[in-house]
Amino acid sequence: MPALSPAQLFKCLGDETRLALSLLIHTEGELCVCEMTHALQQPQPKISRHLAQLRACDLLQDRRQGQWVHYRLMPDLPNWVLATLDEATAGASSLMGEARDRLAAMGNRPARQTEHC
Amino acid sequence: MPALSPAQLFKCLGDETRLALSLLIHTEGELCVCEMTHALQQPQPKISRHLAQLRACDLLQDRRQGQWVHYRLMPDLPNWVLATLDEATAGASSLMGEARDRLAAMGNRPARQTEHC
DNA sequence: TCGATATATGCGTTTTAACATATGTGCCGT
DNA sequence: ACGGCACATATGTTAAAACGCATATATCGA
Repeated sequence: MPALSPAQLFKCLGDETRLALSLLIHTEGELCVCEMTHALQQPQPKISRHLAQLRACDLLQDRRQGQWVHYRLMPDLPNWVLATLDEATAGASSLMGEARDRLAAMGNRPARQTEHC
Repeated sequence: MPALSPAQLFKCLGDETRLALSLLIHTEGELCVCEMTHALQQPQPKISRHLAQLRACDLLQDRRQGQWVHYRLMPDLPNWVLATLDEATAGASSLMGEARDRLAAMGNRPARQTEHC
């Protein structure tokens, strides 16, 4: 498993959709596909395809829970990757407002699995 | 002059050559094209073309001094951009060793303009 | 003014990436 | 078992990006 190279990471984040997905997941912790399609107002196949790319370069992890698939950041990402996401969040804060609002206003969001051992 | 958006920055840094150029300039302060072609061992038109892209998105600035053109980071870049370059430097340190070595070992490097008011 | 050096750009080609639409797969409720 | 929902992927098309090579421009020294 080749570790994520800087150029690879930047290529992933160099697309508007993938950047928005990555930042949303970074701040929300975990999101399912329907929440992301709703937040970004983009067709579902488009969202899925970009998520697949982010998964392929080991930035995201997915987890099936019932009918939903939840995405989160891959655990144990190197610090420079997390720090980069933090900086991107700062730089993009004004651009992500609408998406966050739509996410916050979304009804019928699937419940997260409650934490248990 | 539209300010550099996060996705734009990442697209710039998402290419191996442009990332290497940006990081070299970030740590060296200022470099001319011949130093960069030497450090990266790439054809000069390729280097120039990528530098032009970095200039076009307001990441780099150029300055002609005699026959040489020196590139440096655009002054007054937002903090999140500089911080991102720092993180990338950390993440790419092992990949940039050869380039830095070649740069350090390079003879006949053009003199920088000495600072004066 | 001429030749050499440093750098930029034009052009044609090839590769890569994004997209829309359609279809496949898995889980759920009935 | 069936129909619906959530999600993934296949396919064909179109657009963008990277490249090599040739050439243009600018500066310098003789």
